[in-house]
Amino acid sequence: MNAEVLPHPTIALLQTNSLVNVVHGELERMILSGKLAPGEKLTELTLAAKLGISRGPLREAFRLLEEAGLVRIAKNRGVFVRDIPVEEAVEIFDLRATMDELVGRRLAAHITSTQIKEIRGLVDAMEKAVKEKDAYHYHLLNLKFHDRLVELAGNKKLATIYRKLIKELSLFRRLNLEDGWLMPISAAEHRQIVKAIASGDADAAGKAMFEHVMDSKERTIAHNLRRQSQSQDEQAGQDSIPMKKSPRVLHGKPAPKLGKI
Amino acid sequence: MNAEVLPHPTIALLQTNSLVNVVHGELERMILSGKLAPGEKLTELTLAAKLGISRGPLREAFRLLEEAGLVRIAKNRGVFVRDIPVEEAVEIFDLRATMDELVGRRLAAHITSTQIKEIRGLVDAMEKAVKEKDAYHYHLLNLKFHDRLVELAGNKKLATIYRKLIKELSLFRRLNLEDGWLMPISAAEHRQIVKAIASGDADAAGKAMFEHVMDSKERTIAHNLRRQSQSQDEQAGQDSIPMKKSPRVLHGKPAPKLGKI
DNA sequence: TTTTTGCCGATTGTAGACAACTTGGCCGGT
DNA sequence: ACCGGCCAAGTTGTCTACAATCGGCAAAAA
Repeated sequence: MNAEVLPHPTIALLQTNSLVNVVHGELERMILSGKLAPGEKLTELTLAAKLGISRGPLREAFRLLEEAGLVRIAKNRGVFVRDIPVEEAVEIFDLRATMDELVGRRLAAHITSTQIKEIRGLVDAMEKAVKEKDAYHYHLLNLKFHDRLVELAGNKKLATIYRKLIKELSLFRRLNLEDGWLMPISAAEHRQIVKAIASGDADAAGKAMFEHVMDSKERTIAHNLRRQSQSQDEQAGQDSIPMKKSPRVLHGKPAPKLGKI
Repeated sequence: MNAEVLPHPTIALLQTNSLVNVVHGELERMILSGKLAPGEKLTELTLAAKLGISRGPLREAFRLLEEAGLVRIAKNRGVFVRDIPVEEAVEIFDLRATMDELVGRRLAAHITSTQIKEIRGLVDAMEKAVKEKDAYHYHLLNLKFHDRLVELAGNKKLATIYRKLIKELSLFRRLNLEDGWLMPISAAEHRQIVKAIASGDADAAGKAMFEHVMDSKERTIAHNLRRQSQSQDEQAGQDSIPMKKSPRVLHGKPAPKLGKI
């Protein structure tokens, strides 16, 4: 009867995904993968030609990315991939810590034994990656671990915002490749988190997740400052739009001091 | 050197506000004020004519509103003001409670005496509104109170997301006019919050704010359910796009569910 | 009555144009 | 050589117009 039992995957995609959505996803992928680096300018005409579309849908996709915090639109000057300043990264970590605390509490109260096993599997895989010193794989598993936890927490709005924060955070100066020797610590914390959740102790689970994120913040910021002090060539305005040439001092600030938390 | 010590307020606005931004703000205002009701369809051509602009900027503004969760864009069908279902409102309240807990903790640690006085002034005004049974004024003060607190917490990202949540929440079936007799309770909780913050006790302040939001959730949901049971005429799919007439089954599949969110 | 077909309105996507703005270089005056 | 303004190229902001597509409705057909 109805000829649409399965309109063919390709067709189904075309039915729900407008060109704007596709372009939005593609640009997001390019930004998060680093193919479009922070600070880079996205020229409409050039990018539209490269993607084989016109300026209209591209501009609409830009607006989505702007609201998501991945690009910055400067009137009459163009669209730029956002470069998250340290201060903002700290804010995101603090906020994430609180959200993860909620995640821990909810999971401790509602998680099923099947789900616990699944999470344990991820932690096992992470410890395996630690042994093999596979930082890249560990990074992916770490993302998967937290993403899955927030998903299991059963609050869609929380998950949506959490993921948005993670995306923004990933723009923070390639924090990915954490120093290898810190992985064991992070892995141990994950093990502790699962244990607390499995025990059903909401306070303990919440605290474990909160502390884990805060520790992660310290590690990431410290790592970032260390590298920043190593190579401090150009320091183009982080939140401002980069200028062609860097005039004199420009910023009196010696370096965005981390201050206390 | 730099000729922009203060380019004159009007000029500064023109420099940063593109038509898209203005339209975005205007639409947001119309939606939040109820001039554009949840579920209402926003026809591009009509709205563009009404605002005196072309479709381009309007469509870009729509994308901003979509990402902000205020409208829903259905491919080939149009743009609709979002109607927040109860489940989502509950999720937002839970998330907000956790965020407000963070606000309370931070404020207890860092607030100044001047700021305490300012907040106390708001609470005083709210109690005055309670005495005068001025629900509308109380509602505005309540928004101002929480907005100011989250602003004083000193985490811009937190404040941004918090405000976004508040906007979405305001789309939840006109929760505004809380039953008058509940105002005293809410006001008392506000007084308690300020007291806890002023005392510098982070735990107490966090807990006070958390509980306040959770209580507010209960009040709002209960009030909503009560009204809903009173007039349950049409219940058109809240999350779906309203159809002119609901034809048989039409789609074997539940419906080409639009992307996420 | 049920199904099919065709039409109409609305939306999506594209193209082109022009104004407005930014930027950087050129040029003359000091 | 330095300073200033002026000018031109490159981009963005906005508008108009048009082709293609989709959804819904109604008339026609079975």
